[in-house]
Amino acid sequence: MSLPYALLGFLNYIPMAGYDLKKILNDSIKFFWSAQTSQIYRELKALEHEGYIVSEVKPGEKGPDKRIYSITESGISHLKNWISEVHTNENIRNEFMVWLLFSSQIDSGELYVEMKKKLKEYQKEYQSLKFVENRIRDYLQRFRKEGEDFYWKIVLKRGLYDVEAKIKWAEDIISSLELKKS
Amino acid sequence: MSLPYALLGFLNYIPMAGYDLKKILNDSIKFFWSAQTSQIYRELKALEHEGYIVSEVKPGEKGPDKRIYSITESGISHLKNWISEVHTNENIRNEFMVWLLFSSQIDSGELYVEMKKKLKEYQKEYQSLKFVENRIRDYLQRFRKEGEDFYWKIVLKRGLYDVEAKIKWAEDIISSLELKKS
DNA sequence: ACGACCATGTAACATGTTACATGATTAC
DNA sequence: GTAATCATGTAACATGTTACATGGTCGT
Repeated sequence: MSLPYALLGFLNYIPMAGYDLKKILNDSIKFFWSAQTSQIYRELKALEHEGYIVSEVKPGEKGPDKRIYSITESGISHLKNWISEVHTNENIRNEFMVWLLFSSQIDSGELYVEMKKKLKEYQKEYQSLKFVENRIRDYLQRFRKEGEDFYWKIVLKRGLYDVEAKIKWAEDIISSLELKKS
Repeated sequence: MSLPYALLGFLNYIPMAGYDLKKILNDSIKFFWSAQTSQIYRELKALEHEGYIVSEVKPGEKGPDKRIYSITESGISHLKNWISEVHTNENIRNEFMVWLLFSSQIDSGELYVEMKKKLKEYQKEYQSLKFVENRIRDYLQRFRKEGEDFYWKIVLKRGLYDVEAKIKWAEDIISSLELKKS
């Protein structure tokens, strides 16, 4: 699993609350790893139980209280230990492809509409990644981790290449469906 | 979840055993949806419990007995019902990207080696997809589903575009690491 | 007034992974 | 003889999703 290590990785930048972690995940690697808030809170509890992080409740300046988590020495070495092993798993669960495979019963007009929607979705994703690029620059400055720029860049590049492939694919399918019609 | 529908989809082609289903998954959409045999057997049991499939044990001609599953009328309508709704989920769990993001502590020589390995892996995947193309032609003929050719083709095309993007990315990173060194 | 955002969580359920058990046949 | 393939499963555990609960603040 990567979630606990992603959380430790971010907490190693700076202490923060579960809510902030959820946001930073969304603002950065949600294309590669996403999690529900409920899962994040559960993981944080587990990590604290293991002694990898500690928490303290801070009264909210505006709004509710926050439970701020900080990484411990033990957490840092646990994280470093995980990083020192190579993790190369790339897992895909593409329900859309399974659906497409068996979708011969739906009519090609409906498929056309769906592919148009998908293309828009992919284009939005592309825009979103471009924004991520800027947000990450901000984060790295704020956390004084400018040296890690390189790693963020290669991950982002992968995101961009992936989305570009999806866009090209959707465009291809759309034009082949248009040929079919005429 | 897609697994039960993928199983129903294949059993809608022709009755077969859990072992065969595992093979056909590997030979076709493993790049988009994979499953352990233990999970397949569990799902089959559940599907039979729901009445979507029925099974019968056939003595193995050579080797062990086989439990052959066939889709029922109820199963067919369950599958068609699922297909009639659009399923557009594309889920990624890319541990490799999480690892890369926080991998600044490992040295760039090691990263270089890993990226070379990855490139080879992606190239193998590309070859494997090319084989899938042929195997699928065989399957469709055997199951007399030549009309579904189009849907298989678009799914395969997506697989190819995705792998091409990965290869391009790996090559990029490798050459930027080479520049760094010199 | 009303929805969006802030903030933390619990409980139940669904899905996926790992380890293990069994035993025959085929290929080298 | 030994590894690979055929074939089916159980049990325990890990991870992910969905639904729900609570209650304050901010903008329009």
